[in-house]
Amino acid sequence: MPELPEVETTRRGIAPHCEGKAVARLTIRDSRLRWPVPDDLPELLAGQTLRQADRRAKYLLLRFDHGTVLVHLGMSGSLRVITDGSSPLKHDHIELLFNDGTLLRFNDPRRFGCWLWSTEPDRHILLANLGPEPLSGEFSGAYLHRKAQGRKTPVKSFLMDNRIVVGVGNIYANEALFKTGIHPNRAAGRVSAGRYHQLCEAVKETLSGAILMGGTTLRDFVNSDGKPGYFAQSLQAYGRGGLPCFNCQRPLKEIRMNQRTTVYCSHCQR
DNA sequence: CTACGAACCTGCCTGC
DNA sequence: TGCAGGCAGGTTCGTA
Repeated sequence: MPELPEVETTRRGIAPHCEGKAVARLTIRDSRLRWPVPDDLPELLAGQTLRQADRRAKYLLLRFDHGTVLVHLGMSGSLRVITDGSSPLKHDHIELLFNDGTLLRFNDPRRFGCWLWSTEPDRHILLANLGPEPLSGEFSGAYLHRKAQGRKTPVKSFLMDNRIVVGVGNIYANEALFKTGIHPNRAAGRVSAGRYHQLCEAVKETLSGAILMGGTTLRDFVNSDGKPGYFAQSLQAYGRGGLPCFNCQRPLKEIRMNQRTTVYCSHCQR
């Protein structure tokens, strides 16, 4: 579930419930995530106030008085505000209880997510080498074009490289390339400045549009549902292999590139 | 530096 | 029904 819009939606969902509140208790039911959850995290957090819930790439940064918890949702994680007093279920690995009774619950079936502690998150190895945020001014067509000089790697792999730009996952890479008419296998260094400008705009549009639609999810965030409704409707390429291209009606190709499903139109994308 | 494959996990769907 | 196999929205790590 978590592409960047989902993570941002999660951040916006939890922030108003948690910011400014002190931790009553952190409960770790299963510490076996992508990396082990630090054993001393409950002691580290006890009594500390959550000052701000931020996001960098697909990481949530829970900034407390004396340090920051880096939360990643992996491929199957979710973080919910629990208001119905329900009991934890299978894969509910971590609970963060605030002293006013607000409860954050982390669920992650595949355990690809993480909860890590850092006193200097900006210098943390997981964050230090990340490229710019896709919705920032720093991310532009000129930037992409400059970074791509001499690169033979397929433009899709290039776009999904976190050192180039963060937060463009498989779905949005497929969508942005389709919208721009760029073949995913084209060498990154052989895409013109003009087309990188279009690609950059397509990435921004797709991501911010999905965040806006995530707002629908946001409203019932405290309820149990949480499934994003925007997926099936707005996707033009991803998940449509073999189906007619919305531009030319020819069937879309589906291949694997770097072990990721890649969908494109061999007529419209060059 | 770049590029590629393997690895970390569970759940779900397909086909025999 | 059961079971093997493949696949999944992410990211790091090791090796060439």
